[in-house]
Formats: sequence, C-alpha cells, structure tokens
Amino acid sequence: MPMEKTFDAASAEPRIYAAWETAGAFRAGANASKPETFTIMIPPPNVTGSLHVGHAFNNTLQDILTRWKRMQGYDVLWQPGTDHAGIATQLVVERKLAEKGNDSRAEMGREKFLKKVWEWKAESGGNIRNQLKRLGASCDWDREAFTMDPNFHDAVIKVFVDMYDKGLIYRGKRLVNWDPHFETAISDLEVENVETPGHMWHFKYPLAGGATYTYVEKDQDGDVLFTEERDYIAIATTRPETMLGDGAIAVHPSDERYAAIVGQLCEIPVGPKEHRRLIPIITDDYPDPTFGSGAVKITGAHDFNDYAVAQRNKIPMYSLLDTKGAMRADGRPYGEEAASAQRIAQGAEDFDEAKIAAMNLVPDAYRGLDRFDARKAVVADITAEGLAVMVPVTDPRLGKPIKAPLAPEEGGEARDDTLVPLVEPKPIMQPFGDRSKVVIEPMLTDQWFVDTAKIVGPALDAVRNGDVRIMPESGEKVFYHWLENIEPWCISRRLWWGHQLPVWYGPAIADDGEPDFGNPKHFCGASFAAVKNLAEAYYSGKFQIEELDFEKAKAWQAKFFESYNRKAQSAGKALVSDDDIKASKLFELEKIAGQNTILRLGRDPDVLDTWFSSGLWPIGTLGWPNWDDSTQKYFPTSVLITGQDILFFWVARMMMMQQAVVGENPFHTVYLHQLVRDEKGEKMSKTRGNVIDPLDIVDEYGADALRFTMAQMAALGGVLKLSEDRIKGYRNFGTKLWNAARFAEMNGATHSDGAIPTPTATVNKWIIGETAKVRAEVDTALETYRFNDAANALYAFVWGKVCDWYVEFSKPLLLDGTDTEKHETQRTMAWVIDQCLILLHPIMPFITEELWATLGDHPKPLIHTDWPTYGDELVDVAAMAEMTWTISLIDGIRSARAQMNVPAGLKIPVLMLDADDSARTTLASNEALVMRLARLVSISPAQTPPKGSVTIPTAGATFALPLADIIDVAAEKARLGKALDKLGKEIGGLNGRLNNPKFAASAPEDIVAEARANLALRADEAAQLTAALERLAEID
RNA sequence: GGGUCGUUAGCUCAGUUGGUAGAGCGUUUCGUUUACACCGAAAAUGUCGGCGGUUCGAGCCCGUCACGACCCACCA
Repeated sequence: MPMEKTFDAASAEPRIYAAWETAGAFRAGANASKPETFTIMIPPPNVTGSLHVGHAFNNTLQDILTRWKRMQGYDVLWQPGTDHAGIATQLVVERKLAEKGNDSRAEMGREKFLKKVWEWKAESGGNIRNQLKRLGASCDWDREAFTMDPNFHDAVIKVFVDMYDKGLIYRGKRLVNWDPHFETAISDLEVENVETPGHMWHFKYPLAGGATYTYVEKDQDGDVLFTEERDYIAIATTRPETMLGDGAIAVHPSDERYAAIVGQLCEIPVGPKEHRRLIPIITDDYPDPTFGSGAVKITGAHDFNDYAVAQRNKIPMYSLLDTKGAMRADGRPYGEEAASAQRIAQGAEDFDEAKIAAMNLVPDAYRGLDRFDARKAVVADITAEGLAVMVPVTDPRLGKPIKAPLAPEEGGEARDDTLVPLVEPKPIMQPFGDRSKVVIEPMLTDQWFVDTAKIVGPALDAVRNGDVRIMPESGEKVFYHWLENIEPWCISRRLWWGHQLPVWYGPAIADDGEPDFGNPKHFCGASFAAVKNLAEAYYSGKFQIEELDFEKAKAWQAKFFESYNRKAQSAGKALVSDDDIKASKLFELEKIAGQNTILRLGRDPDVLDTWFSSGLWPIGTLGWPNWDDSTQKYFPTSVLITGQDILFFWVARMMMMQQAVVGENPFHTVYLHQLVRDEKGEKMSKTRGNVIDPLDIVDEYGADALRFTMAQMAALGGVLKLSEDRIKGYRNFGTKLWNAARFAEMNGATHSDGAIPTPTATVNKWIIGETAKVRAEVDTALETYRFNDAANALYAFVWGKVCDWYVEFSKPLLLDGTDTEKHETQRTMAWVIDQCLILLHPIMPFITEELWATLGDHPKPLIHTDWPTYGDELVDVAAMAEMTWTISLIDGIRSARAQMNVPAGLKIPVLMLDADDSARTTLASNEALVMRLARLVSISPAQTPPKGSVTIPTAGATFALPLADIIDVAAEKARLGKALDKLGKEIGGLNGRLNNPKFAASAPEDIVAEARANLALRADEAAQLTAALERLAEID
C-alpha cells in the first residue's frame, strides 16, 4: 500500500507516544551506553495548572536536549513533576468552594479545607502531565515528583530545621501586604497598583516647648521668597490617620530650611492634648526637599518607605490597625499607652520591640473606627484645632478652590486671600488586592526569614568564576545586581496549603530544664533538644514532628505545668489557666485543652513560601537526604531551562539553597528564555483574549510543527512572537520531509542498514558530504544551545539540499541509470533519509519515528537509535565542487529562461563556449542532470555563439542559449548590463581593498587570498558578460 | 528615578572571535515535468535608528542622542 501524501499527526501521535511509554523509552538510563549522566529538572508547573505556550516552549527545548543526549548514549534523566503552588492553588480551591456554596475556608477549618485541596489536586493534578505528553515530552514519568510528596516534605522540613540550627533562619517583624478583606498577607505579585484620585493634607506639628525658628523659603536661584518665624514644622500626608503611629519627622540633611531644628522634638497634633506624643526631627536621605514641605512623617508600621527609614534610624514602629483594617481597639487605655511610648522614646524605658508592637496608640475616641472613617475624623479634628496649614483660596496647589469666595453682590467679602486648609488633590498609586479589590494595607507582622546575606556568597561566586553559566550573558548582570543587593527572604506565608512551619511556640526552657514563662519563645523542630530533655517522648522522631503523640504529650504537659505553676506561685506570678490557652490561639494542641488539660505549646500556623520548597527541587526530587547511587548520580544536574522571569524567584534560590544544604551547585548551565508573546509582541492574557492554547495548535498542525516552530524561534535573548502562519510553514516542512520519504519508498530507496554508503556517482558522494556537514552543524548548535541554528540548518538541508536537489538529481539515475547506478543511489538515498530522520528526531519526534518504522526494519526505535558521529572525512571535496558548479549552471540557465520568458514547457538547446578541461569533464559526468533540470534538448560545444543568444557565465566556460527567434535583444542587453553593474561594484570594492597597501599589510593572509580569488572569479565572469554584450551590439 | 535589553528587507527575526548582510512569511511573474499545490521555477526589496570615534576595514567595538520594550522602586 503506497504511503499517504501527508502525515496524519492526529492519529499517529498518541499511538507513537503510547508505544514509547510501553517500551519504557523515557526511563532514566534508557539507551545509556556510557556512564556519563545528563539530567534536566523540569521547572515544576503548578499542580492544578494547565499548559500554556510558555510551558510548551520551555518543555520543547528540554525535550530536544533530552532526546539528543539519550540518542548519544548518555545516562539521561529528565525529571518531571509539579509544584503545590501555595497561593495559586489555595485561591482556586477557595473560589471553587464559594461557587458551590460550600462553607468558606474559615468556617471549614484547616484540616477539612486541606482535605478539599488534596481532593482538587487528585482531580486536576494530572492535566498538565497529559498535556506535556501531547507535546511529546520524554520525561521519566515513573519518577514524577510533587513538592508535597512525603519524602519531599521531609526534605523541606529537615532543611528548615538545619538552617535554623545554623542560624540561617530567624523570626522577625516585617511589613507585608495585608489584605483586610481576606485577613491575610498576600504577595507582591497579588497586588495591583491602580492610580486613584486622592488628597494630600498639610498639617503643622508644633515644636516642643513652644520653640521657634526662622523659616526661609528660597527659589531655584537662591533668592529669598519669604521669611517667617515658625513654631511648627509642616508635613504633607495622604494618610492622616497614620499620624498616630508616627515615630519621627525626617528631613533631608541638605535642607537648610530645617537645619536649625533637627534634633528637636515636635508634637503629633492629634488625640487628647494631655497625652500628645513628642517625636524627634531627624535627617535621612529619603525625603525629597522639593516635594511637599520637604518634611516627612515616619510611620514605620504603615508604609514601606517609612519602614526602611525607621529601621535605619531606630525609630519605633507603632501598629495602629487590626487585621480587618480598622483602628485597633485592644490594649490599655490610650493615656497609659502614650505615656509608656513617650518613656521609651525618651530612653526612660527599654526599647523593647515586642512591647512597642503590642502598644495601641489609637486614642480612645478613634478606636474601632474603620481606617477611612478614622481619616476623616483625624482631618476634621486637626483642622478644627487650627493646626492645618492654611493658604489663600487662590493657591494653585488647591486645584479647585474648596470654598469659592463670595462675590460682593452676594454680600460676601470677595477676598483672594481668604484662607483655607491646604488639601492638594493628587492622584496616588494605590495598592489593591487583585482578588478582594480592597485597599491593601502595609502591616507589621511576625514573619520568618532566611538570612540570605549569609548564603548568597557561594551562588555569586559560582557565576563569577564560571562554575555556573547563565545564558544569555545579560542574565548574569541581572543576577549580580540582584544578589549583591539581596534582601532577607521572607519565607512564611499566612496560608494553609503548603509546608507548615515546623515551629512550636511555648515557654522558654531555662538551663535547669525548668520552664520560664517570663520570656516565652519559639522552638524550631530540631532545636528541641532542650524540650526533649523535659519530655523525651514528646516527639517520636526528628522529622516526624507533625505526628504528635497526644497521650504522651498529655503526660508531659501535666508534669510541665505542675512544675511551672509551682514555680510561678513562689515567684508571685500568675498561674497558667485554661483561659490563657484559649486566648493564645495556639490551636495545635487545643484539643488537649478541650480535655480540660493545659499545654501552652502550639504550632505556627503559617506555611513556607512555595519557592522555599521549589528551591530544593533538584535534591528533593532525587530523594535527598535518603538518596542512593541510583538517584544521586544524577546530581548535580546538567542544564536548567527556564523563563527569564523567575531568575530571582527560583534560579538564584535554588543555587543558594543547594549550596547551603549540600554544598554544590545544582547545575552548570542556566538557559533563560523570554516569555512567549503573540504575533504583535504583546503578553498573552485572558483579558486581552490573545491567548494561544498550545493544544489547539497541536490539534490542528501536530506537535512536531509546534515544536519545530519553538526551536526555530529560540534565538538567545530574542522576544518570542508566536504566529500561526509560521507554525503552518513548519507543518509544511514536515509534509515535505514526508514526501521525500514517500519518493524514496516508491523507488526502493529504503531499508538502510545504517552503514555509510560508498558510492561512485558524484551526486551520491556529494549528498553524503552535505549530510556530514549538517550533522556537525546540528551538534555544534545544540552544544551551544542555539536551537534556532539547529532547526534552520536542518530545514535548509532537508528542503534546500535533499528535496530541491538530491531527489531531482537521483531521478535520472533511478529511472534511467545502470543497475549499479540505481542500486548505489537507492542505498545512498535510504541512508540519507534515515540520517534526516535521526537528526530531526529531537525536534520532530513523531513524524520521524513514524517514517523510521515505515522505511525499514530497524533494530531499535528511532528514539533509541545511535546519534551519528561522522564528520569531515565523508566530505569529498571534488564532488562538492562539481555539484556546486552544476547547480550554479542549472540556476543560471533557469534564471535566463525565466527572464527571457522562455515557456517552461519548451525544451531548448544550449551551446558551450570556451570550456576548459575541468568544466568539460564536470559537464560530461552531470550532463543528464543538467538537461533534465534545466529542461534542455541538447548541450553541444561551439566556437562562436549564434547571433542573438542569451549568455550564462560560469567558472571555466560560457554557456549560450541560441534563442534568436525568441529573445528580446534589448531585454538581454539590459539583463547583462545589470549583472555587469553589480559585478563592477564588487570588483571595485575588492580592488579598492587590495590596492590599499595597509590592507595587505594588516589583514590576515587568508582574507587577502580570499579577496584575490574572488576578484579573479568576478573578473572572469565580467569578461564573459562583456563579450556577450559586444556580440549583441553586432546585431544592431 | 535605578537597571537590563532592543532598533537589520513589507512583516517576524538570524547574523558566535570586526572581513563588506541572510532566513521564513508575504509580494510579483510563470508553471500541473510520474515525492509533494501543505508544491515547483524565477524575481524584487536594506544609507543594518541618528551622529561622532577607533580601525586598512564597523551591523558587530567605544562615545553620544532618539525611540521602544521589560524588570525594580515609586514620590510622603
């Protein structure tokens, strides 16, 4: 049965993939013939996600390398798996619960909610795997990993504990983006900044003790605008309600206006007068003297910039809001709190961060107010007290005047200098929760951190000294820039889905092993040595700390608190009661409390940042810390292929973490690619509606077409614009290959035994040499991650060499040749087509595997066929030169025919003039090819061409088409003239260079020789054309 | 504002140590010659963003300007 005219990807691809899987073709070590390993870790997609073009691109590149190395006989592992993706997955499940009208997460409780998430994971977790299979990804699915697999979890916990023990992880306060609607911290990525109309108020902070200074305002030229005595410093703010938490006023050190009062105290003009706090005026580089009044209130707990200033200058940070975004209502009465704060600020009381954080400096009148209501109240109160900055109603900063002056006829005083409070209308970039749509609040909370400064060194060194190479190189600069300025890494997330922190809170344990509630502290899992002395049995094992034995715990806590309460009583301290337990919100052991027992010990409810666990992806998937030779041999991995966007999130952290844990770099090369865009270069997004679903492409054009397109676009550093026309073009390329194979099959050119043929015919020698050249090109390209070079080289070879020329050249030999010619051509063609399949397989695995099976009884499937190593030894220089000449002759005749409008169907004679020996013998051995492809009836030698012929110059001979009846002499003259012009320019340039003595003196010899040779060729050609022109002139 | 990258044919992009510019698509003309119309043959198109410098020679190196993209920080 003859082959179909096209490859039916839709039906063949699933069949072929299934056959590979059944044969275990993707397993680690499959087809390995040498001990060297080659490992790629898949960047784990979100477990509940689905495949988008970025994945398709990323995984195509990985699969190309994987298949290539596997064919080369390396011990290959492509490790697949998925990431639990804390935030994304939790949000998806919450949304689904809401849609179905289920209880909310809070109503459901942690345990039940997590069960739901696991159910969702079971339901949708396989999607992306199946989608990757449609692409042809040859991952070792038997080893598929998940970042919350039990063994992976153990590894994550162990790393946390070890790093805590080494002092690399600590707990501290930090400002986070807080969503008052969901009452949770959210990541920067979940914050949308939207420009919103807002206001900026200007208020006076009176100087302490009625102090005054001379305020001088100058213009840009330094000329004095005005001078006045002031007993206050003016500040501008968009958030008046946070004034209650101010810790200082900052001015720029160079700001002369305030130089006199730096170091003095001023009063926050809000709240009951008898308890107003005094705060210092300090200098910092942050304030911009040209903006607002030049003085900035520093509210460390409620603004990210202020936070940095407060940290630098040791300014206390007072939290004013509760988790819902309302003014705090807890704590002692305002008067006591304010007094205590004042004592701390003046050094009369210890600077105790915990105490400061607990302090509630919201005046009683504002407590419980929503933040926006509180803002109105604060503004009204300050204004009423006369502490707003007043300006004439015509002040340009006011935008529209707030109060229009009454006109005289209206009975008012039409005075332009009517004073009103200065409230500038001002657009502000306001952060909103992308899901809740409420204004995000910076909140000071307890978080866990990795002290990145301590572990960043080896990662930086690895790139600096070349142990890890980042491609493209620009990635290295970005890498340095970030790592050299690295911030502590906040690794705790107020989520439930993820690796819960292995941290319990409880009383401190004194040296004598007795509890000390005076200074409660947290315990990290493995640091429980002290705790363990008190209750050996409390934890069943170092890494199974989640599995609390409640019976033993109960026994322990009874003893523990008996001891504590005894001590507390004698010290006159309060005893621990059941109420204490409930108030502490330490839920882990509340069930025990419910049994009327007490244990003041609870687990931190937060989970680890997803990147903390995915940062351990390389060792975690390979079974660390319990890995053995069968897995450890794949570490360090070979190359990481990932998107540029997660260089910091993931790549850098993997490097730091692997170094911190096992002291090695996780890979030696990082290949960063761009995001895939649509054909206009815009980011694909659902709202834009320009999303291309890779599976739709696979359905329509086949996976191979998509893969080839991806490879072809994968130039280092470029932007990737995906267009359907392009994909279609490469689908056509597959069809072209298919039909070349079909031709071979129809002509008995199949069943190559793999041995390199040793033919006698020039065309056959030539194509073998071309094959050897492209093999080398492909290898070089893949070795240097130039996927586009590999794809383009193969495209040019298969279409431009094999199909356009070799198949055509083979026809006379196959159809009219001698038996010997026919057989050697069949053998050669069978071999060449096989080589095409082998070399194309990494990029187009399906169609090549299908053809491989169609064209012979190969001992192994293509996926496991040996990658060739032949090279220049197969290049026959003489055959190359001969075919190059022949092709240029055919091109010349075809071109002349077309330009002279010779009908394509008309076969014409050709005359050969002035031929040298080389041209004559070359023509003789390829005459049949030329006649067929140039559509000639004859090629005969001649002394002089007949009048009115078309001239074709070649090296070593001039050819002429005697077409006196057909050709247009003027057109031929024009054609020759144009060619001569072009040659003239080239010759001029070459002469210019060669005649320049400095060129000969400084250019390398081969360049000079090449220029000389070129000049000779061009001159010869020009001479032929000139002669032809002269002959044409005779006609007139 | 800080950083990174880009500007090459109508479009999308290659162009690896400086040696005198290419591909695909599109366009135009011709064509069904027994692998393929998802095809074949032929053709046209570039002061390589501007200016200056280094060099015998610059798309490539240096400086500068313009425009654009992206990342980070965003103005109390």
